[in-house]
Amino acid sequence: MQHRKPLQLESFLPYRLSLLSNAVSGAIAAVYGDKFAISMPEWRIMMILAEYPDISADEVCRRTKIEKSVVSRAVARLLKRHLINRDVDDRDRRRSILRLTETGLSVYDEVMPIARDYEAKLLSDLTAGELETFNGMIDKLMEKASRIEY
Amino acid sequence: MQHRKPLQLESFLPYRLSLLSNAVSGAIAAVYGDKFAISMPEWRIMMILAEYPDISADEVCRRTKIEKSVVSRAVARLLKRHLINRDVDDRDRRRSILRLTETGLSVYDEVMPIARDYEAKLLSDLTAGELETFNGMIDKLMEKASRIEY
DNA sequence: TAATATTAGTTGCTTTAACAACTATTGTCA
DNA sequence: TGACAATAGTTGTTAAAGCAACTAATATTA
Repeated sequence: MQHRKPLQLESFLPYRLSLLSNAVSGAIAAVYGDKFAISMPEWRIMMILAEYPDISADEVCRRTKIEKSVVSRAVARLLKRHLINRDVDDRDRRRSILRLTETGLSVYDEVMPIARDYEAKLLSDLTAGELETFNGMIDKLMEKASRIEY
Repeated sequence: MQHRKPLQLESFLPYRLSLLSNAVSGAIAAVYGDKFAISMPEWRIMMILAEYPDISADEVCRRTKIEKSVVSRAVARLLKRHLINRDVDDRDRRRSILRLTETGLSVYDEVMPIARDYEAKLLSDLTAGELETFNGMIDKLMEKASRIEY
């Protein structure tokens, strides 16, 4: 008998989170992807560099959780397109120092408002209190997820 | 001047959702991946077929939001490993009828409790009320995400 | 200081996702 | 009915992710 107690895949949290995350990230990716041919990791790196200029690729990895070879190639591509600059850190010459160029900033300044606007629209049905609750839960779950072991 | 008003990437919802979803899905993927060499789309398909036996590949796509070529190849692999069966739908011979085999069910029955257990642990710090709230918000956001246009 | 370990970043390789083009079957409409 | 459109599923191709192996620089320890 193929009958199982209702799994309710639709109510399975990992699955629901995945659908939501894909829907949301995908909508924004369509913006910078179509307009500027920028990939998701590239965009994430640009966002991080807008917020934390002059950090190393390694710190980009730590902050974005993007795998280092992906960062390396994304950085190479952003360099080639002159969207970021790279210097060598003189105190540790293994380290790079990355930062958006003026061009990179202008792209960022064009895309970011759209992303913010999307986020605002997305959240417009939630009250401030609900949003706070929601964010608190995400934090809790992130924290918990990092602790669970088998 | 590279100074931008704090973006707080860490508080940017799409980004936060992506991190959480990756953490959660990744933890479970490690289980079925390590134990049975099953990929994420394969596992999703198995979950859907456990809940809805005898549906077509097309319906799998609709329910899982997995792209049809990915489903096609995942189905091929699951067939080869005898984890699912495929028949032709006689009322519409383009359609397939997919279902877990006994082997597939046994794999499912071994993995699913672990996945459920993980989910339970993950959610163990939330009260029933909080969980309900959280789920409600995910639904709201999914709904909203599907409506926003540019 | 010399030997070894660690770290930052790059590159090679394999697997997979995404998109388009294709085949086969069914549906629609003149 | 016959022509054309739509649908289910497969396959080819390209680009990207993930992992391991590698190089170069720095840190550690004897």
